[in-house]
Amino acid sequence: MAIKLFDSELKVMDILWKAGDVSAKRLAEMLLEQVGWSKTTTYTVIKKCLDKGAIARSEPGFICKALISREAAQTYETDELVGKLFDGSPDLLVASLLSRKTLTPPEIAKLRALVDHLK
Amino acid sequence: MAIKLFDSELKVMDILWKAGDVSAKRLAEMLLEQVGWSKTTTYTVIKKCLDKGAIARSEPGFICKALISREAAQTYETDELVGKLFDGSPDLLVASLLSRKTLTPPEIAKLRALVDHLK
DNA sequence: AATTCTATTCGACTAGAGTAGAATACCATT
DNA sequence: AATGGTATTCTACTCTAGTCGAATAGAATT
Repeated sequence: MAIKLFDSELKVMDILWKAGDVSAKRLAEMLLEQVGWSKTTTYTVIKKCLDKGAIARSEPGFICKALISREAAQTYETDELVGKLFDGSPDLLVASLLSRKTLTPPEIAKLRALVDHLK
Repeated sequence: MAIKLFDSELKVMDILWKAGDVSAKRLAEMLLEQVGWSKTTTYTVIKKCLDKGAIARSEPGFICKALISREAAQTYETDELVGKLFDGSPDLLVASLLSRKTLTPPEIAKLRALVDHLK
């Protein structure tokens, strides 16, 4: 847990989170298409993820599996943001988000339900 | 608006946001104490903030005034996070935060009030 | 106006994220 | 087993945030 993922690594992880396990070869294809990376770049970033335990490799086929969940990454980054700009108080971030007028009615309904569930 | 502030710059801005206008000299003292920076480091970071328009300098006394509000910085960074890890949907971030069980009852009450105000 | 002390600027170094070309290892096919 | 092609690794470059020592400018004191 608590592993910092860099922007480049997040690009790889994001595919795994959305598409499930994917081979390195296929990741290279997808990232070439999606962000224009050379295939070597993809392999290098995958290696970084392997080294830090964010991805597991399985054979045959160099299949990559995410070991860090999207939720864990979200939590980590959110905590960083809260620490940096919201005095360490998550509720200040929530307040800031809610005070923006950009939420749609269905979203508001959903959020109200969530708040109601807290008690 | 929409200026990215780096971590080091945030340290300077944070003092200005909390203490109001402060001289460069005093900032150097405070940051030496708070984060151990050499005074030259503080002056260098102040310069970066001046160059990017995050701070205004006034004489005499090299008084620094924040030109970027804390709220603007919060919004910017939050949007970045949402774009990176929450599919661009702020409500997913709110949901993620609310679903954590770390909020205190008074915080919950405050949030409920906020949600109720949306309509 | 010379001296000293402090405030400010200049220039430079470092570490690490991001990127990819060249080299190699692996595999299929003849 | 030699060849050709593709998958994977190695090595290395670039760029920039972060940091600060040394040089300079400025103010105060003698």
